[in-house]
Amino acid sequence: MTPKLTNDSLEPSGVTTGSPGPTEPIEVKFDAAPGEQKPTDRISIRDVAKEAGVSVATVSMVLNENPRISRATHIRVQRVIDNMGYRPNRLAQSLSSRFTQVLAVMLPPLRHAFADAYFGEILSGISDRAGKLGHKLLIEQAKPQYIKEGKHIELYERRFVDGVLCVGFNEKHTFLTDLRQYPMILVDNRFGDGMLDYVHCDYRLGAKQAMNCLLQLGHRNIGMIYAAPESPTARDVLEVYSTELRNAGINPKESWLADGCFTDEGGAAAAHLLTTRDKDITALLCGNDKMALGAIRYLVEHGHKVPQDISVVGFDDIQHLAYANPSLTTVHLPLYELGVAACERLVSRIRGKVDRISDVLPTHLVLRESTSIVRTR
Amino acid sequence: MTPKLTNDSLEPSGVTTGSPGPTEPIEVKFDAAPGEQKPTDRISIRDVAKEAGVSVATVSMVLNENPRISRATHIRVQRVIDNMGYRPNRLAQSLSSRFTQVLAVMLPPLRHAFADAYFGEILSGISDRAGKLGHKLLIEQAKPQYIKEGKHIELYERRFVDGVLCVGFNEKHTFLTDLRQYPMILVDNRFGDGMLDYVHCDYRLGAKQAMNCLLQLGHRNIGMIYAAPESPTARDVLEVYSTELRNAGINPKESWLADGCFTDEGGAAAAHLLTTRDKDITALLCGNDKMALGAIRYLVEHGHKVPQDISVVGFDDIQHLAYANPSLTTVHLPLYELGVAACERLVSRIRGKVDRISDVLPTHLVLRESTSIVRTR
DNA sequence: TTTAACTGTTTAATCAGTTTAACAACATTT
DNA sequence: AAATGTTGTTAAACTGATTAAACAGTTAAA
Repeated sequence: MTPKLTNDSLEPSGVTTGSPGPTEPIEVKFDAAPGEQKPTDRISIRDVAKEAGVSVATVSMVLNENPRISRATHIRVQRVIDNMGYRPNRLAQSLSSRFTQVLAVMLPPLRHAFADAYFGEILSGISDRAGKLGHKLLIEQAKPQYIKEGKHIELYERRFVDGVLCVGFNEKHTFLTDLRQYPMILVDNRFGDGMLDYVHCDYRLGAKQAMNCLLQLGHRNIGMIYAAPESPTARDVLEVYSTELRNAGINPKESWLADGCFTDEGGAAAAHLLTTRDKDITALLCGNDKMALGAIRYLVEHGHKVPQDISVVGFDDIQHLAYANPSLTTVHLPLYELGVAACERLVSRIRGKVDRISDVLPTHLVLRESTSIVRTR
Repeated sequence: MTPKLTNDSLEPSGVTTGSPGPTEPIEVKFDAAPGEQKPTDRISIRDVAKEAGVSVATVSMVLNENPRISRATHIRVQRVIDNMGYRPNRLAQSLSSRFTQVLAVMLPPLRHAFADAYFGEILSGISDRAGKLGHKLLIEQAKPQYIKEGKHIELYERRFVDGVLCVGFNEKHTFLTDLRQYPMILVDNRFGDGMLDYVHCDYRLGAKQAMNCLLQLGHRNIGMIYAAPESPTARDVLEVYSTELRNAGINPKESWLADGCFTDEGGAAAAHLLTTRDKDITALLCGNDKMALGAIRYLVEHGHKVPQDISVVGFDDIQHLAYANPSLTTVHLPLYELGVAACERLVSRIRGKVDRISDVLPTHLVLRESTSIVRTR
């Protein structure tokens, strides 16, 4: 395979116009090289058709395993395809089939969305399943400018993707409604009372599991470090927290609540606020593991023993935090499975399913070292 | 906008053939609805051309800001485009222009590649720059099966992407050579003596900075927790480590070296090995922050004070670890900038640049709490 | 023996753009 | 006045596939 000159590679250099007369076009002739291949090196469906002695339609149908093609023809054409190493151009395929076989994952414009364990786990599930379903994955970040320019709509309108998985958004993100008419699924949240397709973890169940655990250990003064009350699933946890306290005959106090912003530092600050505001708190329920870790860090550094003085329960079950000291009792969210399910559902929607999608995946509690029986004063 | 019946929606249901005579085709007439719109709802370049009273070629040239279009025509057509809300189908665009405006990021098949701070930082840089350059990003994982099926080659051959950024690979990953003939850039490593385009951090400089620091603090028995010696950049660190020791008149011992596999646990295990094998070690140079953290965790849990007894220096400067206790002295790798640079270079290669790409980005040392002057026995 | 039904394949239209070469309408040299 | 150049636009070919409709050839039923 000697590299052949193309017209492109001629133009920029080598040939200097001028000497005889500029009107005469410079003729460059390629004498038919041994083998007599066409100048185009990329093989198309037409080349295959010619080689196999059938029409392009037949080749296309072989490619798409159309049952109207006879077994004999299928085998014959397939052999030619393999021999020639032909790979269909998927731009052309998508252009006429109207399916791109590409999905987008839309992430919030957080600087470190890509390095986050929560997103990572979901993404991993999405990626694995998308691969199995023969779909590629585009990653997008919903930056303000991006939304303003309507790039999220272009994703569909310009035929970049067949569908979008939105991860890490809540009801504050109103641009989501722009995508209502397209295949889209909201991952790990709901929106506007089920107006958008969604798949999320059962935060109510998770909250119940966590509260049951703490109540059974004898805790009655249980604080909560929440975050993002604009998120329906986050509200689920808050609601169940209050309900479970009331069911246990406890009146939840306003001073038991603090916002931890889903961050490490936020969790620490919230722990500070809660423990100084109310000395009787013996347990903390945290909206995610990061805040729980921050809270533990603060508590330990300020003379509270965990779990002897204060028990802490998280939410997420981020892998790497199992090593923390003390290791964290937490509600395990099936994030990988959530990604898988979301991807699966989205593809079924793309393929024509019409019912609303609203799946809820069960959680379970993972008991580790950050919880213990309530302290006796 | 009342939804209109299309031919598609007629076929499957409703019409039952049979009664009068099956020969007679069943005629269904749509009487021209008020407004008389065409049945196709997606606007194409032809619609725009008709509306603007020009040819499709003109519209295309306006779209691509071809200077041969007069200012007046440009404005007039652009106005029609805006009014109609026309968005060019990028499958068709790519099909004829031969550019997809899509790049792929190839990641190793690690289960948690998506949740990793190292990859996340690089990805963030790549994503930001790709967006600015008008490119979309596909994420792929080089699983064994994936490579075996040649999917990495299909990425180009089937026109999914114009180029690929490979992150997290080394010379063990021979599939990289398959991509030599296409626009590809290896991120944060080299391959086969510069046979592939690359951009990486200056690990030699980083190692020098770390060693200078330790040597200046009086350390002479310096252990090293390395990883992946098949990686050229990892070897750079090892080499400089030895060289710097020798330059300081110290003979590096074999027993000062341990493989930490780039993981937390590996770092802990390596620290165990090194400290038990050689009690005189007063400092550890670690190939990345994760191993450094693991080492510190092990050391602290086993009665060694950090940094009083043993100083530890890492590599990476992962954001979240600044909070660690003690906080980590480490070589800052400009990973975000690396992603930016890699993306930039790759695009310039796609656009025709022919020289080999081999950029090296400078590092710097971040002095924190995990290092101190050598202990006096 | 017609007629109808079924199989397997092809023709031709279509998807929605880009790009080359041609061309008309003027302006500028010789 | 003829030849040449410039400018802006367009017709038509091209990108590389899918698919509906047509068609030829064979078989089964009336």
